[in-house]
Amino acid sequence: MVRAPCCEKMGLKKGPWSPEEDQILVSYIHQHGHGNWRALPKQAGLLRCGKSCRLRWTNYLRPDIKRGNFTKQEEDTIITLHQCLGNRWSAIAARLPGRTDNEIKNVWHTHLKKKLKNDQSSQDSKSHPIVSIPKCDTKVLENSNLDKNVVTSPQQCSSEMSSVTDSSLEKTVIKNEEMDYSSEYFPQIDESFWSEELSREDADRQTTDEKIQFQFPKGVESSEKDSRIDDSMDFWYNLFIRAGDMPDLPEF
DNA sequence: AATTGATTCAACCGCCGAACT
DNA sequence: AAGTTCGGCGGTTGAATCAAT
Repeated sequence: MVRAPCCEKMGLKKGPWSPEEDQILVSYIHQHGHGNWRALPKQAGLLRCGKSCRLRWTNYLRPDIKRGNFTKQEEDTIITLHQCLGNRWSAIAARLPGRTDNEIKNVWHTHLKKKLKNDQSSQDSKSHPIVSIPKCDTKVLENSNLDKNVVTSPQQCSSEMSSVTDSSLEKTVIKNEEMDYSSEYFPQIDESFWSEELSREDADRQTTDEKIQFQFPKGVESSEKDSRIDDSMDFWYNLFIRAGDMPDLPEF
């Protein structure tokens, strides 16, 4: 099935938004909300496609958008999350309140990528990784059904992060040589987990309520699942929150 | 002051998956 | 079950701005 581009319909305006258009969109959404983006421009009297309206609202007009330069802490947070999540800008944005995926993507491409490259080259002689997580058997990953772009288990994250060096993040995020980080041990977490902002308490409650979908290898006793889930949750909690020293993150 | 090349960032495009018909 | 609609995502573009000459 091939779909025509949404703006192909004649008469729809493209390009930068005028202050008048912004005003119309904002006042309409304040009065009626945005139940149906496709129908919105017609009802609001805008010569725009719904997609353009949604983008303008989510990236610029939303009242909770934080404008201005990124702080050092925000930049560090992006770098850290990018090392683990890759180009999953929306997932990164979900952990930076007031920042949009588009903004983060722009900052990454214009500032952080260069910064990381410079820092990395200056650190090459020292060559010590910021993360000291034991690597797992890479064959396990290669043979798994994991989406290469989706981090669903600690060992996948660690195998990517352990090769990264950055002076601004010169710290050990987590180190526990005794832990078993193999995918045989850790359950995989349902991807929807990453799109939600959870507090530690929420995460614990959801774990016990089995609202987060954990996938275990076959043959794992149900009595053992709880402790494995606990270890897994501790891993992510330590990685992103405690050891990351990221006070600007939403309150977990 | 004029020109040119580099950088920034708002906006668009195409694709995908979920929901709906 | 198949087709359609819709919202959301990541990649890319190009106009505006800045810096260097």
